[in-house]
Amino acid sequence: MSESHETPDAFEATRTEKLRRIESLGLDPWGGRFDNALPIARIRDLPADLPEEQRPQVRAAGRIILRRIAGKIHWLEIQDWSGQRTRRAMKSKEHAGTEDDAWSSYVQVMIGQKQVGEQGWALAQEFDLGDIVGVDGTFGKTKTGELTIFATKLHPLGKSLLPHPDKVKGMQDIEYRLRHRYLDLLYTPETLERTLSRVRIIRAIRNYLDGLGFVEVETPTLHAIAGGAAARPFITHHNALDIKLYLRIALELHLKRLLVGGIEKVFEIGRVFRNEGISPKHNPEFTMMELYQAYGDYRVMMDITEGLIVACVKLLTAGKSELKLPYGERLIDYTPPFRRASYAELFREHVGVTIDDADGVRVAAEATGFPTAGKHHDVLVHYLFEEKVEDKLAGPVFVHDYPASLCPLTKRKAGNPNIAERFELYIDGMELANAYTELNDPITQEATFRQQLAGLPEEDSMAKMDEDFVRALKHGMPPAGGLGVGIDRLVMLLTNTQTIRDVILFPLLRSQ
RNA sequence: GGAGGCGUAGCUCAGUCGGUAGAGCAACGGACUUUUAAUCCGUAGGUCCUGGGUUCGAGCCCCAGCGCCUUCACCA
Repeated sequence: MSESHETPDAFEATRTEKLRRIESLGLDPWGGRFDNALPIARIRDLPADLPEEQRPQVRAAGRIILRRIAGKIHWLEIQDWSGQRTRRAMKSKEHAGTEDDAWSSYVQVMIGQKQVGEQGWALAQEFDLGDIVGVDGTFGKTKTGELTIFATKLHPLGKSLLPHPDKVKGMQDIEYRLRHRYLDLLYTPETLERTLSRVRIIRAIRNYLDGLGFVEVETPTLHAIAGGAAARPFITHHNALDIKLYLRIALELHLKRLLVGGIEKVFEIGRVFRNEGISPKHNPEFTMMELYQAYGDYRVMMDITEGLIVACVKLLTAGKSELKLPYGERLIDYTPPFRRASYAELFREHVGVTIDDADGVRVAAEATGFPTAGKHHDVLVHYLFEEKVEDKLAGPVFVHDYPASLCPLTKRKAGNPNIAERFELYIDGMELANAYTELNDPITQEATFRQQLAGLPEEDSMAKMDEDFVRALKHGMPPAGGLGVGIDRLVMLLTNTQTIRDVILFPLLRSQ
């Protein structure tokens, strides 16, 4: 790839020469602080039909995305990030009547030889697609009606020494887009839109939780024991202490320590790392939101989850009366209340046998070809649920009351020690949220840590003894509800994105 | 990790039966003071992912490797 060549190729050499020519005009091609530029979207809102003498004076800064040269006039289109994607009508003879995706934050610039002076005109000769320029001028319309800044002065603000993607076709190659995300943001409108939506969604979550009195904290990402979830961790090493460390796989155990410490409503939005496979739904590092509320339980968490998601959906459906957003082929209805159904209920609905029917469950599992020998009943149940139920949960649906053996960090349901007070929220077959009535009994906790589930290898179970955490519980943790939400998947769902790599700006790729 | 697909100019893509490597855009030179994905004339640009093999001859066929995509497994 040309970026990695030590000797600049012909393209770069030509543009470096232009750079020198700009310098020889007494200008800095890289510019500097540039005050008082109006966002282009705002400029486009200014009155444009005034007589020439009354046109407003404006200053803009942006990237050159289109350049047309007609002798002693140059036409530029410059773009900044201030707008939203719109369809614009094409005006050329060849494409008249068709439309094109564009940012409403582009604006045409007219550079006339007589209007910009000798130095400005000389500078304009050195412009290229991809350059960043500042423009002073008056704002109005050309005689063909195009919103235009009629330039009186030009300011070089940054040269592009490498060629940009095709001005029409943009970027199609997925790998190229991921490895050059900065170009993807410029030339694929959806990429910037999704990025900004993600920011707004996360801000909406913060605002919502702040309104409920939760406080946000930051806990360590380097753990001596990677607990709180069932996943393989990344392993690293601290040189000075000469100790093995793990990148965290969950936020849970530290946040619960904070419950012990009297922080009664606490949450964290943070990166967690799982050394597992990569897929359209899995990136090795991803963002989790976990929250804990003292004196709450999983029913409280259900209400918070629903409120939180509805708050996000309202943000994205602003102005519309219905809380519906498309995802793929489906239109998902987020109107509360979401359906609530127990694990056993859904199991019977989709598997066809009741959950306590040991023989029935075994037969059903064997019918799918699953090796059942030596497997605990609950392992078979869990397998069947994942195999036959999860994908069918169009949702939004809260699946609650899980078999207790699957949830070692969860409090048992009062009066039924085999049921854990836990729910997961499913939307379009995706697990979006996971919540518990947390276990605050250190004796049970310690025993559960030690207990191994029949048929599960050690690294796949959550039974990782964390003595420091148990010691914390022994000082007294209030009963609490806890909730975890996969932020990336939530953003996927709400922005109608099919792959996690498009809601993460820089997903992991093999280095080249 | 398994299976399948893809990899050609800076970008987007053609490339027939195995027979001299193509287009549009971008770039370079020229014309043009109202263009709209400007237009017109001209020029240059290639490790056809890499390495082997078959063949008189390979972008194309075979083998191996690398990267990406899809899917399965693991996981959220």
